[in-house]
Amino acid sequence: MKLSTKIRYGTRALVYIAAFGKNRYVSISEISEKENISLKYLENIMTLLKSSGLLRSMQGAGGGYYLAKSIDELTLADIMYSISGPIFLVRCLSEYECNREMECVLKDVWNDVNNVLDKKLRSIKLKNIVKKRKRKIKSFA
Amino acid sequence: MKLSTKIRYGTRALVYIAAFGKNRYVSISEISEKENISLKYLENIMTLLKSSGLLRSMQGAGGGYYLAKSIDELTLADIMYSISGPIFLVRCLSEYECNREMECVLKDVWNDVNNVLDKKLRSIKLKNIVKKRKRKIKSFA
DNA sequence: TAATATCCTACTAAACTAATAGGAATTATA
DNA sequence: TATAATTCCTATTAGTTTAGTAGGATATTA
Ligand code: FES
Ligand code: FES
Repeated sequence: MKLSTKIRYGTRALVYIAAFGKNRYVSISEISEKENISLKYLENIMTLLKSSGLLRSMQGAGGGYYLAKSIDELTLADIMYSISGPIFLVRCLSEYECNREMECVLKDVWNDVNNVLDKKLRSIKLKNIVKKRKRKIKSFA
Repeated sequence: MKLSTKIRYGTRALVYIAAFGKNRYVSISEISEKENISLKYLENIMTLLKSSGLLRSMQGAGGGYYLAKSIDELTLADIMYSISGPIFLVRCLSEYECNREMECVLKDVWNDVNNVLDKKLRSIKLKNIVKKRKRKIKSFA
């Protein structure tokens, strides 16, 4: 149970855009440089975030990415699920073709854990993170 | 974020022992058969559970495994951590040698998620699962 | 037309997961 | 004291996933 680099890098990229991308496009190369993430790898990640509708983009010189939704709306759940697909701790929670359901108590248990995790992830908005970030930076100044 | 087969099989094995192993030893072959888990693979898993102190064992004919603690004490957290090590969603939460801490807001965020998950896992006791199991079986009778 | 971007397709090394395999050591019991 | 049943110990292996790399096509601005 470790978060993948895709999720960690992707989250950092989104936080970066949320913090510095007001009314402008943010390029991958800028994020790559400031956040120390491999440019080409970040490209892959941005594609995922774009194709699930969290980001939009503008091609060509001066182009880049921008948030498709408000920072008050975007949550950690959105980010994680966009990158790695929805979280189902066990297969039986996503595939409804399961022949052990009758005997199996654990399904309910895992479902319970799954829900708690999901609820927590949905409660953390990009806005909260950006705010925290500002406070932190202020406290160092 | 899928649970490994080790965790799923290991949990089932423990639930089995908790349900059917009152005052007796339960052999791997019995669990393997009843729970449809590869004998040799289950052996590996039982070793993990034993060496982290959740199970004890008796060698030789008639031997097998038994719980080292009460079912009221053993939690899902115990089981999962015994099998796969403690959960730290990101490295920075376990290795205190981290040079980005100052700039990094996300550490607190991941820590928060980590704690919620841990708390939930610690709240689910083996006893609860066994009880559920009994109720379920009764409802089919 | 040159520079700066995203977009698209593909490949690859390393790590991890899920098993499998064979046999040694221990214990109960016939 | 054999024999069967069991845990214990050490390895190996096929498959999958992760993390990253590579090269070029396409679009936009200046
Ligand atoms: S194995 Fe499918 S519900 Fe448990
Ligand atoms: S990278 Fe270490 S605290 Fe965030």
